[in-house]
Amino acid sequence: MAKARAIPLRACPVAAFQKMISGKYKLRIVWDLKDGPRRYGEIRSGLLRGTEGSAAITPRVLSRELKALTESGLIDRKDFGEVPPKVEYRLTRKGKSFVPVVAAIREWGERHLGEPVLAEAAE
Amino acid sequence: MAKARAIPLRACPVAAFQKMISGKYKLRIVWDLKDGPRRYGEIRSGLLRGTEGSAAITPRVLSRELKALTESGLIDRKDFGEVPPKVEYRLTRKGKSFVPVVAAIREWGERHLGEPVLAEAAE
DNA sequence: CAGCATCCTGCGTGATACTG
DNA sequence: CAGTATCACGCAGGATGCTG
Repeated sequence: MAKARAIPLRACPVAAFQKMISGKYKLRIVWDLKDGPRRYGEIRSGLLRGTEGSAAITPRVLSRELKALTESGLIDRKDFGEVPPKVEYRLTRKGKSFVPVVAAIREWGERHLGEPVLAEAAE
Repeated sequence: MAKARAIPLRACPVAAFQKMISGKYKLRIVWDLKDGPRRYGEIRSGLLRGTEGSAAITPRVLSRELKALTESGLIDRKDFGEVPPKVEYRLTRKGKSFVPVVAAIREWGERHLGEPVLAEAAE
């Protein structure tokens, strides 16, 4: 009964976090959605920013990421239900509350990643 | 050169972040080290918190994580150089600057993850 | 347009055994 | 004590083709 491989989330919030944002695109999707709802194709296009050398994300992968994010409760899927298909994804309340965290990550990343590592062996 | 699969970090700080903390233990190691230097075995023991059901992290994996963190510039390895072996790991300046980010992650995680019942009434 | 089905591959992770 | 060496495996993630 959920003890073999289940890690207590309360004891390990970072593990739960890592699991939630596992995958190459989830964080970027959330960040992309912070400006408002986006359609499937728009998200896909947005994921190409800064990755000109690489191929586009495959539908299989994107679909899975979106589904996982939905099941995590970070985003919400809105199917307009008719042809041609139109589906929008938007941040949920939970997802919006997560944006500042991503912002903190981005801010730190911009400040500390991509610049020379100045070794300091203090003391 | 270095453009084939290299994703511009500046264009994608979250990607760089994810790469940096990829792996199940890196975030927890950093968090563990925030209280001060720790020895290899101590880190290993500390990783067992909340994972009683699972086996301990294998030396191979821990070694790899520590090496990666070192090469990322987040932690520093201090080898006392004599027998019996004694090695301490500590956060670098960069690593320390990263702690608040992990704190933000933890805080968010504690608030939004692992609380199936009575969501935000317990604040 | 927004997916799903199938196949395939690399890598992260674990188990086990050995060493300085 | 603090690792390294070897083997094995599951799974994320890419390629390709098809559908409602």
